Amino acid sequence: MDKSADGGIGVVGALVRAAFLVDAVYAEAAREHGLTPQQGQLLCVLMGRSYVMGELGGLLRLAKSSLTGLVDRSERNGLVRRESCEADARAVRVALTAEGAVLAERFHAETCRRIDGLPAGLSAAEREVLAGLLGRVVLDNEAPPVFGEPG
Amino acid sequence: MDKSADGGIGVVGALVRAAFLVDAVYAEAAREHGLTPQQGQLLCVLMGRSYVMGELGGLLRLAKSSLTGLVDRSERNGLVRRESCEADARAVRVALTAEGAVLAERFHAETCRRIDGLPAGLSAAEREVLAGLLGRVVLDNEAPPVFGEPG
DNA sequence: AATCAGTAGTTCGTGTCGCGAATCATGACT
DNA sequence: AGTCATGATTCGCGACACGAACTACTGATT
Repeated sequence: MDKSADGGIGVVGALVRAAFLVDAVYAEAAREHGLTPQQGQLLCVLMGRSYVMGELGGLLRLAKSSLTGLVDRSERNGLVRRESCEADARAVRVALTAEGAVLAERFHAETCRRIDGLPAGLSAAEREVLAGLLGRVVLDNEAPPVFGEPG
Repeated sequence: MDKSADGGIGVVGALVRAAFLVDAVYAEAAREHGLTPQQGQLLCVLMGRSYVMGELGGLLRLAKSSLTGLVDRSERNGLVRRESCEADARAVRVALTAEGAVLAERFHAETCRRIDGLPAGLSAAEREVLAGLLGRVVLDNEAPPVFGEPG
């Protein structure tokens, strides 16, 4: 947990500060697309497929009422649509509108581009090692797929 | 930027999802200490030393008015104190109160403990590699020391 | 010394965010 | 039918973040 002997940073500090960095990049990219980070995240999740409110709440770790508001605002902005769920009349399915899909695509691509620039100082091999280790941390802790990658 | 051939996750996805994970842990730890994540972050920054509002704004990447509010609320909660700055009568120096220092210490320690648990699936050697690579990313991008490590 | 542009912070108004408690509608089970 | 659980919304609240307008002080210029 402490700084390692070679003067570098410990895992904990590295993780926290990297998260801070990613958040800042994410927020800036969102802002330039007229989105809040939360709305951007919602769009990115919905890029893959549509979800029912309950599922979305789990993925984004939001209380029910918080999600209702987020979807309300996104719907008002024409990015998202509420559909009735075939399997359960109580549930509400949330999907991207055409406009939302376009914006999601643009926001996602640009954000990828910028996040990808963060480890610019690393060699290709180092980036792969980083991706591998961080990927294991993500999987081990079951971080939800809040940001699907292209492909 | 894409998924690597071995079925793992790309650097971008790994970074974003790891950030999401860290945020969640941070927020939960803060909540359990009666703090919002932002207040927790403010306390952590101030653990090292006191800062003038302008410096704090740069560190936390907040607009002036946002920081005023954050410091207001933290001050109201007795965690932080506004002092006059000796060198410049316009500036305001922000420092932890005794109570704030205690809480900061507790919150920081507990948060460290939990963040440290995220890479539990990694060997000691792997953790060091991760810390090294991520540390370089952090330094290359001049991520501010928003979360000093013990020592 | 008087002036005046620039800087440090605050105030104010607006919209977003996140939560818990209460509520409503539908589903599932007896 | 009756009852209980579940999915979502509503409501009220405080926190957050921002920009624009404002106040107070600094420092350079005249």
